[in-house]
Amino acid sequence: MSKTCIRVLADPVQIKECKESLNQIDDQLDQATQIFNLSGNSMRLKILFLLHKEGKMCPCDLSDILDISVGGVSQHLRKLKDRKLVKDKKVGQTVFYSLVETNIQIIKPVLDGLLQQNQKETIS
Amino acid sequence: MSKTCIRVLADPVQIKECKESLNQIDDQLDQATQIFNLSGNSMRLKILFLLHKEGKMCPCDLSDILDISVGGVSQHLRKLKDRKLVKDKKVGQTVFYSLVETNIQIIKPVLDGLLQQNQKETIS
DNA sequence: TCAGTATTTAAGTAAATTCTAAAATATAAT
DNA sequence: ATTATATTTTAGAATTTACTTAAATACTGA
Repeated sequence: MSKTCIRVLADPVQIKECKESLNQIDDQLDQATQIFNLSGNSMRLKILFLLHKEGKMCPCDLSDILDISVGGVSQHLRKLKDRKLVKDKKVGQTVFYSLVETNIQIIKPVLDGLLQQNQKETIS
Repeated sequence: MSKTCIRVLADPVQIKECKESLNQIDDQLDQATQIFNLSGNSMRLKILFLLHKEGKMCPCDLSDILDISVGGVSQHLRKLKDRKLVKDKKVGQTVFYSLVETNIQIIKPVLDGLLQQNQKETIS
C-alpha cells in the first residue's frame, strides 16, 4: 500500500484509541461479520427464514422452493452448519435441517419480523 | 438447471405455501439481505462501529485506523451511502460521514453490544 | 443383492468483490 | 495563480462466491 493520507487536522489520540478499540473487540467483530455475511445472501436468508417458519426442512424441499439445484442448497447448508447456525438430523434417507437457536440470536429479531409480516399479509 | 429432486414423501401443500410466503415478503427479504450483506464485511462493519462510537469520521482517518487505502475506504463508504446507511457532510475539504439512525435499526443492537463490550474491556 | 431415492462432494465456470495505484475533482491557503 | 490537502473515481488484478452438472456416498426396500 502507498502512504496513507494523514490529515493535518487529524486527532492522533482519537485515531490511536480507535485502533485499540478495534483490537479489543476483534473476536466479537469477527463473529458478527461472519453471521452477517452468511445472512447477507438471499438464498441463505430465505433458508434461515424457512427453517424459522417451518421448524425443519430437507435439502430437496428447499431446492424445490428456492428453485436452485440440490447441490447448490447443500453447499449453502454446509456453510450455515460450519458456522453452527443450523444443525442436521438424519431420518431414513432424508436429512432435516433446523436452526441452532442460541447461535442465531443476532438475526432472530429480523426472522421474527419477517414471519410477522408474512402472517399479517396472509390474513389480509 | 437439471430436474430438481422431488421427494416421494414431500408435502406439496407445505412447499406451495412456502413459495407463496417468500413471494409475499420478497421486498422485506431483499432489504434485510442488502443490509446484512453490507454489514457482513469486516471493513464495513468496523466503519459502522466506528461511526457509532465516534459519531462522525472522515475517509482519511478511517483509512489510517483500518489500514487500507483511502480509495478503498471511499468505495466502502459509497456502498453504505448508496443504501443510505450513512450520510456525509462536507466541512472545508474534509467529508464527515455518520450513521443514518433510522436505516441501521436491524444492526443497531449489534453495534450497541460491541460498544458495550468495548467499554467494559476499557475499564478492566 | 440390486434398483431407486436423498444427499454430499467435486470440478468447472461466470460473475462479483475487494483491494491498490493512479488520475481526476474540489477546496483551501499563500 | 499555484501549491497542497482531501476525497472520489477509474482501471486493473487477485480472490472469492455461487451456481450447475456429474460423480460419489449412503440409506431403503423389493
